Amino acid sequence: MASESSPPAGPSSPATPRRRPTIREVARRAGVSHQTVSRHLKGDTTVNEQLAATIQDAIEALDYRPNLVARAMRNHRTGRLAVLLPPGSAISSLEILSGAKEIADAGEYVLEVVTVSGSAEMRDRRALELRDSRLFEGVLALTSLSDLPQPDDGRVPLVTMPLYDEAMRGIGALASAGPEHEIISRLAELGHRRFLHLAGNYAHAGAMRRRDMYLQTIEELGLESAGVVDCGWDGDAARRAVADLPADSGITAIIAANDILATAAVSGAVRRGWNVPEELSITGWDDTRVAAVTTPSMTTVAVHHAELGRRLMRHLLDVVASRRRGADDASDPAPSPLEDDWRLAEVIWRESTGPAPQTPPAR
Amino acid sequence: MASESSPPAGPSSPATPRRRPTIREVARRAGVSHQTVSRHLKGDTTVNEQLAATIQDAIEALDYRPNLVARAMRNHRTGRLAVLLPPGSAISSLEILSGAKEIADAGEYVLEVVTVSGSAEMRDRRALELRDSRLFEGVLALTSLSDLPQPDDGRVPLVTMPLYDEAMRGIGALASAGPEHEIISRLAELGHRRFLHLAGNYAHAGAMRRRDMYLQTIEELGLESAGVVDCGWDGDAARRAVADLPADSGITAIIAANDILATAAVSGAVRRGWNVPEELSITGWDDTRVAAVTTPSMTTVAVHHAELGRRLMRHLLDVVASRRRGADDASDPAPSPLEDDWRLAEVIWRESTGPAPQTPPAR
DNA sequence: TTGAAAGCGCTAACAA
DNA sequence: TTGTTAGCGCTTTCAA
Repeated sequence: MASESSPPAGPSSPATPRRRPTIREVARRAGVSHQTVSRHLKGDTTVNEQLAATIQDAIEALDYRPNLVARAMRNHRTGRLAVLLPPGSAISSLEILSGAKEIADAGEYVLEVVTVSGSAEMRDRRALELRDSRLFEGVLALTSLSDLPQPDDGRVPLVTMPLYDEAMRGIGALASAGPEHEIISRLAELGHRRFLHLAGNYAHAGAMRRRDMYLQTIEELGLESAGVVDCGWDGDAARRAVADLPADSGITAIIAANDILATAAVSGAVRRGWNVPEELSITGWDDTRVAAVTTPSMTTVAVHHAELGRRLMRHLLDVVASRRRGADDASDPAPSPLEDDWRLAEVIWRESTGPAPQTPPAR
Repeated sequence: MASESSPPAGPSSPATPRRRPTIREVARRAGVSHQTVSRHLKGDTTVNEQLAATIQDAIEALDYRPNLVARAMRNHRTGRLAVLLPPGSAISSLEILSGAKEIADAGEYVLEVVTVSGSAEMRDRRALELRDSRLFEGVLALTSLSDLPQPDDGRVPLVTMPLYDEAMRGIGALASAGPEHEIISRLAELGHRRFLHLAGNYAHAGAMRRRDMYLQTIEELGLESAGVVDCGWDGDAARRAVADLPADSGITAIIAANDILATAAVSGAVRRGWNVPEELSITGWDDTRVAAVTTPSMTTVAVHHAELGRRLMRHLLDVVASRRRGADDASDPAPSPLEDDWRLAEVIWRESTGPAPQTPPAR
């Protein structure tokens, strides 16, 4: 350690120095104080132009680049935010991320995506570690955390919007099934009376909520349900469910829990010689990119994940900014990101749905 | 600012201290030296059990959590890696990322995804800034960068594997079109002679390469091409292309540049009353999740993005580890991540392809 | 406009 | 087993 600032005399003494240049080496080479170099780096215009040029030369000659860790240690600004996700990588979370990233980029922030796993207690601890690590200016948690205390002692904001449980299954806003109600109501208006639901994997809150919403809406509107088939996101199961339907089931509409099940259901129907939507209406969920071009094109629900990510990130940036301004507790309460009338999800009507057939079942 | 270390006398003097507790406060409260606290934090077992308990109490009482920036400054370990991407978010990049993340997690590393934009020069600069920022122990660049110098002076490794151009369009390994050759060869074996290609947006290297590979293979095998239709990823264009085909075109196989175009092509064929694959074989690319359940299910190409991410990250971790071991230049050259016979992409044969019809065209 | 001194919070090295 | 000292590389005082 002691011999480090002078040329190393060890056996592996190379031509290039083994240590990275610091602001002091730059200063020495430019014949100024390290402080002046610091000012120059900061873009301080009070630095003499001549000197600035000399310093710049030294920087380039030494291939100097600032140590951001040291800088962060002094000025408490890192330009970084952390996003907490549960392990696994549902495509929806990646879309949320890309929306969040977009906003963070615009705010000159860099995002760090951190996976937090383990028990609720461990996740809480990890979240607090990150919040207080001084590596970040803010933390956005998309995992479910306990209601953690947020002391006003210079700690950085931790914004929580639980979207996923520990197994990366959508909860909260993501699991909302409102559009299901809209779909069934509209189909009822089109004359449909008897429905079937192809359910997803109930481990996902969304699948559960869609099933519940299905049953609730059927009851609310006085319609009939021929049942709920648990497909667990398995397309084959959905295809078989339709293939095995009794000819006189009287079903004229199938509500599938996602586009894969819906597409598979179409496949099952077509193989039986049923026309969609003339004899059977089918709906999906997710608005996958293929859904627009299948035969027939699929009525489905688009979930605006990226926009959700944008909103969450905007909210975090608001909070970070207001904290930085030293806003006292109640002064500037950034609004919840989902409070206005924005719709997270939206029904996309396409060819796979139509009026109920005149003569219902018996094919 | 000056009044921070003593109790603030200002108007907003709260009950909670305005400053975060440090290791020294913990030490004071526990009646030990800050060094002992540091040791305890490190899990050093030489610390007296009684003392350890006292220290732990103090930590909890003060709600202390270590400043990772300060720690990194001393020990030069941050446990973080950076991944560089161009702005935008191709779905493939998200898959690569999730594979990379998986490996990073296993190695106790946290990933930071950094977007680098601007000119080639600016991107190079930003990459070097990050490499030398001391915030990361390694950098994985998926963007195209110049051939940057990698001095042996304690700088952290920067591994480059250009997969995307500045506009987030796949290049390099991602744009490889090898499987196209396999598809066409097999279809030729099945008796197909006359082909049509539905091309994507040529701004994407992948679309370009697939078209080139199509033309090259057709020529190589002495087959006929009825042409290349530029669809630019637009499903409607693909559907129209098939819908508008002359009845006597003689085409028995369509090679589409992705699953959307392929699915749309099926739609166009079905609307004309052509059966797929009995009268027309159609292939896609991407193996989207829906491709397995469309009617008919789609022959396509699965690109193993997540595995690519895993391999790249393994490679980076290898390099990081060997550097840390102080490996001199040539000692332990971590192998290139893509050198072995692993196939990035794979043809998935499904129902949309079959033998050429006995009596070719004239429908 | 520039320089000197102090210190951010932590850990490595040494001393006790 | 514990404490003391030094210093990581930078920026913020404050003085010249």
